[in-house]
Amino acid sequence: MLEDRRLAVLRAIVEDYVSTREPVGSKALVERHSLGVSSATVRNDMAVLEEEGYIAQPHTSAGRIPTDLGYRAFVDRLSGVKPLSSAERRAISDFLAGAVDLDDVMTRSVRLLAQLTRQVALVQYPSLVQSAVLHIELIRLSETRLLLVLIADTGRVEQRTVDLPVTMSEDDVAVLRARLISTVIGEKCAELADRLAPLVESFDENARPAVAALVASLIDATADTVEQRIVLGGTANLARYRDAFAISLEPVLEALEEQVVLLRLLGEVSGEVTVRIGHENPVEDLQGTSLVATGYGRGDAVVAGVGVVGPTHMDYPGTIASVTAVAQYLSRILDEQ
Amino acid sequence: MLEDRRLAVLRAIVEDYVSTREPVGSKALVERHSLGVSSATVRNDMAVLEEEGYIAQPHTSAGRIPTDLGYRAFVDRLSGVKPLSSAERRAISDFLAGAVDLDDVMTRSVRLLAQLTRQVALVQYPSLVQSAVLHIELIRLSETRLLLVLIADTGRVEQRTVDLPVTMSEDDVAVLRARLISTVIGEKCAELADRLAPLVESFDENARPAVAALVASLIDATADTVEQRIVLGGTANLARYRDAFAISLEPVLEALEEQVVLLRLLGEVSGEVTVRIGHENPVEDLQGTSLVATGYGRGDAVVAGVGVVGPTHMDYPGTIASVTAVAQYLSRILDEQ
DNA sequence: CATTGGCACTCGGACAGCGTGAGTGCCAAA
DNA sequence: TTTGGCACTCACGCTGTCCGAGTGCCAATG
Repeated sequence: MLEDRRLAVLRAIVEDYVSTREPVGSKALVERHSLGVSSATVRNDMAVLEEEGYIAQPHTSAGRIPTDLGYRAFVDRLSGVKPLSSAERRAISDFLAGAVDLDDVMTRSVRLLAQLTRQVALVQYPSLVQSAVLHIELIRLSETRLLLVLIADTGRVEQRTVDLPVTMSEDDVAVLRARLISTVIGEKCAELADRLAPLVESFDENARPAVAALVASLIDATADTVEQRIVLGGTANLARYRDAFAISLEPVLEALEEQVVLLRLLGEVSGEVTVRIGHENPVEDLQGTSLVATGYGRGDAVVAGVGVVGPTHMDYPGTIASVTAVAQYLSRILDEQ
Repeated sequence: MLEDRRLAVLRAIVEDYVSTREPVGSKALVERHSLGVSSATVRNDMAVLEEEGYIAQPHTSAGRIPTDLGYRAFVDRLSGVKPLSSAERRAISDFLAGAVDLDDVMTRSVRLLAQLTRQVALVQYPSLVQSAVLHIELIRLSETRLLLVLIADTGRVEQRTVDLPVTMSEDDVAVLRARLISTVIGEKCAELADRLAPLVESFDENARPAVAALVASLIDATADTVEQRIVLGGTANLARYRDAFAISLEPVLEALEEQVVLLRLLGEVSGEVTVRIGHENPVEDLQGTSLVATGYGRGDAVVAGVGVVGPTHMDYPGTIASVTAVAQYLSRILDEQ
């Protein structure tokens, strides 16, 4: 009862603060929301909410703003799901339908998401580890150099040039190529190392070093830490919030340029939507921001993440809806491949 | 004589303003540079320089700052070449030596350049139009879908999925693949359209629509407007200059996210260094910034551009040196391929 | 006992007035 | 042509004042 009203007050504060970005006072609150009580009562509730750590005062004679804990409560218990407008849904499907290849899908998605949420968008390429090998190609660049091209069933194409320790003739390469193809096609990239070990052994002493070099390169290209790729878009949107970030946005932009950082952000997504608010964020420079992320994939396997980074006072319901929708469309595209 | 001193004054103003970023007055100028004349003389010179449009006053009773025209004169006539330190040269070669593939080279270059210049760096992938076909691969995804992979001698790998109007068997694909390979390997991408037209004709009525679809896709993938790719890095550096851009940096960031815009910037680079200062910039939103760009390539053929975008009050000699150096190393890497 | 109206209090932000100093333009003398 | 001198301008920083939004507390009320 009483508890309920306090939560209603918290919700109202969050909503007002998100839309106006100014500390909200008790009087303004009763005017803008029909809470059915006077401002004095709201003040009492606010005092309790502040005590409990949900809201804070920037200075004595100012209104309240939600704390990270306040947003957390809002996200967990107060915000309903906000469905996208049908116009938005159509925009998404139209936008993604025109893509010609995986690169294109990724680029378009990230732009789309940035545009929908007016924040910084992140889209991860489907993880190779979760993909199977669709094809593999060897191209002889010179006597001692090969170009290795790996094509995964998720549409990813990886390339490496390999310096060979010994020379290989066209015929040698053709043999190796055939053997390689019959060994790895259809296999999960994660299992390549196991599959390829016996292959190396089966070559005679002369050829073995070259094969080993090639295999090493192949394994390296599909290794967990290296193969991840994340594209970023909508950084211009950060500029609009410039004062929202404690000091300046330089550290934020810097952090977002680090692949390692992005991986930490999207690394542990699941099928559910993850929301990390302010200090909950694992990356120090991003503790003034919030992250909304989820996974996408084929069927029930999550193959990559997609998400948004924005100010803690973002429109959580709307952002969650957009991120979810884009993830769904991405999953659909992957299924069609 | 007199002319000479005025130019020396202009040079001093540019140098001081670039390093302090504050309007420079006559008195400070004679103190910091040994011009051999009094401040009053300098004031007279300044009045002339202002008259001629090389410098301006933000407000009465303030020092002068260079105008775009002033920077132009500085770049054209006053700044010597500033060689990189050997430490910088070594950093560049070390940094680029570790790259495993073209993507890696591009990513590393852009980071490197951003770091050297502390500005926003742009690096363009080698243009397909300027490349020759190294290999081409067809992979059958289903009865009516092919994955087309094009590998260029500059290291670029492009992929497209092609929806076929009719079904094709494994054998059909193998035949087509062989024909395609013998037709296009070693050819310039720019000439693909001409080479492929007769190929389509040579297939019989049944197969022709599928071949045509494939060829269309291939031509589209190598088309001038589509195939260009530019990577961007160091946007965090923009934040440090935030007040340097007339209003805010939002439009600048926005412009830099547009591939089309980046293409206009790097589109017409040559072997020489191009400097576009302020309003000389073809892109409206970037008329508060300067561009320093040049081309890189194999031998004397320019295959792509590389450059830097920063505030008009940048350190031109240093930036030009860094951009040139990175372009040289990129050319070298391309030559080695 | 939760709710309410009333009231005194606080404090940030906007505004105005003032002094300071860097920098200028001009002029007459060297 | 260069220079020293001088009057003038104006952004900037400092101070003091005022205003009002917003608070906390308290006594009254149903």
